[in-house]
Order: sequence, then C-alpha cells, then structure tokens
Amino acid sequence: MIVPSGIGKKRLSLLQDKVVLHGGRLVSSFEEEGRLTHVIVDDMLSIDGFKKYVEDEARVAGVPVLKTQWLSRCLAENAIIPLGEHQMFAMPKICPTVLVGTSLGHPHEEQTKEISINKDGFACAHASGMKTDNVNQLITEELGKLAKIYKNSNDHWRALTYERAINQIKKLPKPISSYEEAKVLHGIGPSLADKIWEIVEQGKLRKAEKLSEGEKVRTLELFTSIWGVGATTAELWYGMGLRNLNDVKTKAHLTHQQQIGLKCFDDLLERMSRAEAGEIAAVIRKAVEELCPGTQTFACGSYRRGKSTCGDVDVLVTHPDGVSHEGLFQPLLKKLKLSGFLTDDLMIQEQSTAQQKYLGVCKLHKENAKYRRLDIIVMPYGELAPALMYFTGSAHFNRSMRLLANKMGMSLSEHGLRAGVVRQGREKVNDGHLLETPTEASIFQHLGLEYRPPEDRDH
DNA sequence: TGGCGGTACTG
DNA sequence: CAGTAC
DNA sequence: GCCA
Repeated sequence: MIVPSGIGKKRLSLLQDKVVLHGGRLVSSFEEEGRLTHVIVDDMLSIDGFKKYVEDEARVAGVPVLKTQWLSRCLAENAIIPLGEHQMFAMPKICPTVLVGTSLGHPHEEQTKEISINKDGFACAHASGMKTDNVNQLITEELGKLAKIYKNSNDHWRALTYERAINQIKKLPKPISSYEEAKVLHGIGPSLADKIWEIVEQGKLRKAEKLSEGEKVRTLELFTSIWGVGATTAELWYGMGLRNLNDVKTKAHLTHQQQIGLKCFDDLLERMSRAEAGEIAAVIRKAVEELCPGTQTFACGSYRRGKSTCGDVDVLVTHPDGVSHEGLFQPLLKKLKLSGFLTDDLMIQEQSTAQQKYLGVCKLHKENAKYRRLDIIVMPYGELAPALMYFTGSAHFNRSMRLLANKMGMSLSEHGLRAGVVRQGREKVNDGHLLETPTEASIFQHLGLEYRPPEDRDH
C-alpha cells in the first residue's frame, strides 16, 4: 500500500506502475481483500497523519511502514531489501511470530528461524528461496547458452554480466514481454534487452543457435567440461587440432587433475540426489567423530541451501574447543582413503600442516555407486561463521556480499570480516581490523542486511 | 574509463 | 606467474 | 556487457 499523502502525483503513479511491472500488487486502504505486507509513506508523514489516512488500524497492525526510498531501492535492485533505517514505524503487532526448528546440524543461530506473517507481497520479494517456477525459462536458457560460450572462450567478464542478468530474470514472478520491461532491470542494458526482445519475439536467439553449431564452440565446451580444463587450455588444445576426448587422451599433456577429470568424466557431469549427498556427508561425519569426538561437520553448498540435487558435496569440519581441528586433516584423509571411500585427490596440500582445503573424488560403498566430487575444508572454530557462509554460497551470493562489504570499506573472506580496510586502487594500504562474527547472522548485521537463511542464498 | 570476490592450490 | 577452482 |  502506498499512502499518497505528500508524494507528488507524478511520482506516485510512477512508483505504482513500477510496482506492478515488477509483479507487485497494490493494495488500497479500502480494499478488504488481499494481505498487506508493506506500507509506503512519504518521509515527512507523521504518525498522526498516517493514522488519519488509515481508518482501520487492525489492517496495518504489525506491518512495517517504510519510506519511499526503500521502495525505490527495491525496484532498482529487484529484491526486497532489508527494512533497516527505511522503516519509520509499525503499528502494534497483533499477530505473534512463529518459531520453527530445523533439523540439520546448523549452529545455534539457525536452529530456529522466524517466520513472520507478512512475508510475500509483491513478488519482487522472492528472495530466491520461494519455490516459484521460473516463468522466463526460455529467456534464461537462451542467455545461458551465450553465457557459457563466452565463459569457455575466456570472455569471462561478459559471461559474468550474462549470469547476473539471468539471476535477475529468474527472480521475476511475471514473464517479460517487452524490451522496456527487460531494460528497466538492474544489470540489463541495451544489448541484453535486445536479445531478450528477440527471444520473446522469435522464441530463440539466432546468435546462440549459430554459434552452437560451430565446431569450435562445441569442442571448447566439451574440453572445459573436463575438471581442471579451463578456457585457456581448451583453446590451446583446439589450436593443436584436438577435437574429441580420445584426441585429448592420446595427444595432450594432461595434468594429474585432468587425468582424473577424464577418468570420471561421465559421472562428474551428473548431479546426485540430495539423499546421496547426505549419505556422503554422513560418512565423513562418522570418520571425524571416530578420530576426534566432539568435532563438528556441516554439509554446506547446495545441500545446505536445500536443493533437491547436488553437483558436489561440501563438508566443513571444525572443533568447538578451537584447537582440536589442527592436524586433523591428514589422519582424516588417510582414514577415508583406507576405507576406499576417497578414490582420487584433485587438490591436496600434503606437506603443509596448514592445509585447509581438500578437493577430491569419492564413491559410496554400494552397487552402482558413481564417482562424486567432494570438497572438505577444516577451519578453526573462530572462523566458523564466515567459513560456513563462504562454503554455503552460492557463488553469486558470495560475490554480492563481498561487493557490498567493499562498498562499506570492509572486506569479507572465508576467514572473517574486516572493517576499516583502505584500498588504493587494488592494493590494500590498510588491512583494517577483524570484526567479531560469532554467527552468520552477525555478518549480515555488520553489513546492515537482514538475515537470509541458506535456502534464500541462490542469488 | 576502470572495475567486476577473495582466496587456495598446481605446475 | 598463469590457470583453475571454490 | 553493464555500471558508477
């Protein structure tokens, strides 16, 4: 609901149009139907002025009353942004909030999460976790083809732009049907809007179709789908005249990683069920528990984000006493190898006691089990929250968090959040100081964001 | 026009 | 260092 | 390829 008082006529209708364009629903104060989730008012409106406008106070009880600036930013970012300082006030609540427990082994902060009544509203509220199906699937698929082609040919900044645009479009509740609707979105400029328009009109992208037919594009895609092969190597091999996996096996010089990539090629292209990812995580949890009781393991990545299938399994290992994680890595890997669970190493730093990351391949002990990618990181307990955040992703989510941190003069990594970071161009002049981040929620808080549970961290 | 996440490991 | 990956 |  937008309270028109104090908002210029022109601006009001502009805002209203945009809300609708983004899939929102405008609710008037007289309308009985429909849930009210947010109230937008002019910054200068007083509580009394507000009460006067709304006859029925029960109608707005507990609903946040926000400045127009909040709505503008939501529209610009195409997301429901934290209310924070945009919130002016809220009428006393009538509805209680509900506490819901989660069953996964998350740290205390996430054992309960608040579910308040005023959740969805306009659909730009889709914080990625709401399981709405993608109504612009055709568009995102076509753009995805180009994104991949650009990535495979080392044009990764362009690919990044495409991926961002795709993420943005996925959040939309309504199909895009015009150039203008696309162009309004943050991260979509003339070129992308053009392409989207073409997809809407023609049902496909000529450029993607044409490129996909090309031998080079198809070969680069094949090569880069081998683990350990990126755009540069693929291009090199193509230049050498290699065209298929057999050529690669017989004529290319392969790194250890690429040999494994080839050996497990078919299996690693597949995603596994969520259940299997859970089984794999359980194997590690059991081994860790036997080695050092009290050690905690967290299955992160897409598993923690609640996905129904997983491309790999990411397991974070730590110990609450802050010390026992040290020296745990080598015995753990040894034990997992001895049992035949770990089959190949992709990245392992054997001669350093400071190893923190292991990337490898595993296989469950059962009939027809497939090779699966497994990542393990061992972290000191003090870095648990930033590490969980990093390892849970998604990649795009991590990027945006770190970008925001930068803007605020901070720096976020899997080790911690620092404030007062001074940069001169790229290099840091001052490392700043570490902030206290006992929980993931505290990281959101430092950045002025509302907490987002893992399921809502897809974009 | 420069920047686009920040870091760990391999060869 | 470049390349690759998370 | 888009944005500040």
